[in-house]
Amino acid sequence: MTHHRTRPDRGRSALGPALQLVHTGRAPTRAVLTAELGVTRATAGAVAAELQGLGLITVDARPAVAAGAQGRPSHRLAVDPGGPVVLAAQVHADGFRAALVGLGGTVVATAPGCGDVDPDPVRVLRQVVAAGVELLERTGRRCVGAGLAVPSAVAEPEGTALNPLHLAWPPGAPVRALFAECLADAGVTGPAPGAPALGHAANDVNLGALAEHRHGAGRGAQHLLCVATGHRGVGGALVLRGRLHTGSSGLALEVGHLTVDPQGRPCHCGSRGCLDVETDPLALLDAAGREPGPESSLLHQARELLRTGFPGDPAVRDAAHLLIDRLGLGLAGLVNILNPDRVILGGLHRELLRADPERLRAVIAERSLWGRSGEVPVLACSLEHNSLVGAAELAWQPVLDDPLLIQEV
Amino acid sequence: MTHHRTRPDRGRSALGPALQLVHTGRAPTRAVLTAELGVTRATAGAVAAELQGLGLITVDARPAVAAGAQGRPSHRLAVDPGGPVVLAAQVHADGFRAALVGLGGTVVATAPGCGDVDPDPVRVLRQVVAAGVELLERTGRRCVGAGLAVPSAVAEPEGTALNPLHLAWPPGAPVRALFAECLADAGVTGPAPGAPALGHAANDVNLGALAEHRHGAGRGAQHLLCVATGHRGVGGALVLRGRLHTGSSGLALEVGHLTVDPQGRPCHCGSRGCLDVETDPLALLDAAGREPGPESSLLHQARELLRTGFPGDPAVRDAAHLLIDRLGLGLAGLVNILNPDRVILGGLHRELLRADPERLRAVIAERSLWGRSGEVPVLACSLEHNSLVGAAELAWQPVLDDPLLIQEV
DNA sequence: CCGCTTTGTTCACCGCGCGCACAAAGCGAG
DNA sequence: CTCGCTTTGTGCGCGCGGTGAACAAAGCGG
Repeated sequence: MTHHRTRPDRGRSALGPALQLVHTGRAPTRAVLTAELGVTRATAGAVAAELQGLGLITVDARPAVAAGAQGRPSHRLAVDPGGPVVLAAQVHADGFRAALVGLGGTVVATAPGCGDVDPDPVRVLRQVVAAGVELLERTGRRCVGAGLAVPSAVAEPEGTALNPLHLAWPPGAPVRALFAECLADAGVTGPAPGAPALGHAANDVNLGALAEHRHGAGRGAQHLLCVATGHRGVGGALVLRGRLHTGSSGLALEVGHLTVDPQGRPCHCGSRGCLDVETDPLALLDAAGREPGPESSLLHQARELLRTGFPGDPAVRDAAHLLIDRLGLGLAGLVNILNPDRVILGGLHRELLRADPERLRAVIAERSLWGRSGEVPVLACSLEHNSLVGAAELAWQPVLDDPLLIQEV
Repeated sequence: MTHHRTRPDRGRSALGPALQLVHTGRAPTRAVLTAELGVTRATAGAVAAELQGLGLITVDARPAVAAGAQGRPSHRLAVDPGGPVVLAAQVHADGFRAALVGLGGTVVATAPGCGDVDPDPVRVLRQVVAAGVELLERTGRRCVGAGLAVPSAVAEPEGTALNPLHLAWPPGAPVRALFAECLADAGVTGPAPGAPALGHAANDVNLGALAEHRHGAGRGAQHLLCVATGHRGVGGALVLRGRLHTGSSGLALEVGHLTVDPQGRPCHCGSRGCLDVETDPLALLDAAGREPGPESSLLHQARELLRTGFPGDPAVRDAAHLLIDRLGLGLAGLVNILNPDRVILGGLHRELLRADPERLRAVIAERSLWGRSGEVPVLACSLEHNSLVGAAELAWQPVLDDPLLIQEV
């Protein structure tokens, strides 16, 4: 063996950043691409041409609008709507979802979800991949990767799901490896033509945060904190400068066990009054004196309760206020530690924010240390299926880092 | 105006990374520099030659030891002990300290500390800078920057000290601007010859963490969490992939108000049982039934109490165990949120770790969620004046990012 | 219609880093 | 001691990505 190079020096170095700018909608024209990349117009032009040649973006010489603009109208850059896609999938307590997602976070095709609960991850993943393959065949799109969102912490770098309890899967299931295996069996290809796709897999809240950061309410944030509930428990995620912060072993932002009520109910973690058990859908139903239904409908039930009973029904109102106060306490703690410049809430937390935004913001402002931190914007998540789009982001990432991957041998 | 370039394309791009490798001791020879940079030997040689020409590193053709090594012995790369220095300073409750620090974190010269407490930051900073200038004149070294460590959160990007209470300074004092002003008045130069130095300033715990990461117990850590006490209160810091994480406005890692004892004593933050008031030196003295002395000696007093009374004195032992349990709870919470791969403790926390490491590690392992997180190494900080060295790191950073700065017009 | 402004493109040039050659410096076997 | 063997250091030609400055193009307004 002669010489091992870590940087294979593949092509233009500005190619990846340029594609990311178009992908996130921050480079609508070659002119702003030039400015954002900090290169000359010549280089930006060459880069755009190369991306166009790869079939990733389109250049439209006829701009629709040019109202009052000075000088020569610029050509419009956009993600190629007919370009390659990735297979994005999400498994959750209610079943799974599969879709094809193009650049720009656009969902190209969706498979009808399946509602079965199956304790065997391999069977589920086979179904997921089969649904994706069916979409690929029907649409005839080229696939350049696959990503999976899982309602569990995923350990890095192994890619094992540590607590997929809502899925009835065994703890420690090697979801990434299993997903990759199913993809290989089904012949799903990755960025490089012909080569099998890697099985990207990560936690669903993390992926939702990533999607919100790139295409949703988190756009432009430097340090984005997301907190969301499913049916049970609370998840968190942090996006730092555009990259997901998963910690050294993928277990960061396990925010469920922050203490938000010293006198609260006991938690399986050994403490009491944890965010997990004090602000999830079950906690709302409990506080409002409602009988909880089956686990896989808790979020629905709590949501409906809020929609119909807030602020009219005093029991619902008091229960919501209680949860908002506790959530605010937990968020204030996180703000003190992470100092994000934006906070996005999902699941029931989003509904709590919608119900009484002033109260939540007031609690956070009061309990976070410095006035300025208290002014951190708290927003509702804005993407329909942000975990799914986030799974697609994961799959797109290698191409976003090096677009030439999709044409290599 | 013609064209604005963001990247001035100054020289070799690998120059900065190479200097950082030598600076942190990760590139003792040209051979490993080649491997670490991922370039060819030719390029690494050219880079080393350029850094040598800048007077930043030395190349020693005669290696001292070559025991049992195969092949041609490699030349040794090292930081130039006679190279430029930065002015590093630290202000604290007991006064201030000033020093000259070269590359590699080596303290070249130290000024005798001054123990005065002065409510006027400008007077203090003038003294600090005067002490530094005296050192520069005495040693005749070239100064390429200045950094200051402050026992207060420093807001970004303003550079104001939000709560310099231990210094009796007014909250919100613009330390960075004041420091820069004093430096300019004294004629202290920055990286570019002739140009005045920027006044780099940051929180002391943050800077201590940075120093530990580059030259101390944190070397090689990907995600390093540091927690330390002064005389009162608790500070935290996080180093992510070699860069300090200060959050979006410099207020990250305000860990003092994590709840570690729901029934604990009230804190000025409005809650009770905060890490701040439950694990600082005053808390130990209180728990052991000792009368606290003056504020500026609390750390000393608590340290001595532990050294002499642990584990012999039952009151001291119980008090220490209590603090260890609470500290462990707080650290477990932080580990759950940040998932670091190493934790370093300073101040009284370091002494608590020394006193009973097993107990502390057991608490963290028990309360952090996943077994693997519980195995995160918890170490004592290892540098004598880590805040001072960290202040120097801050000042060196521009040069580490672009070594050619020190020769530009 | 001609300036003005901004955008896109062409082209010569330049410097960084590669790849390869060869030299240098130790070690060990014969 | 000499001859391989291994690893490290260096000189040289070259490719290529990006610059910079030209020119062309495309609207707008007087």
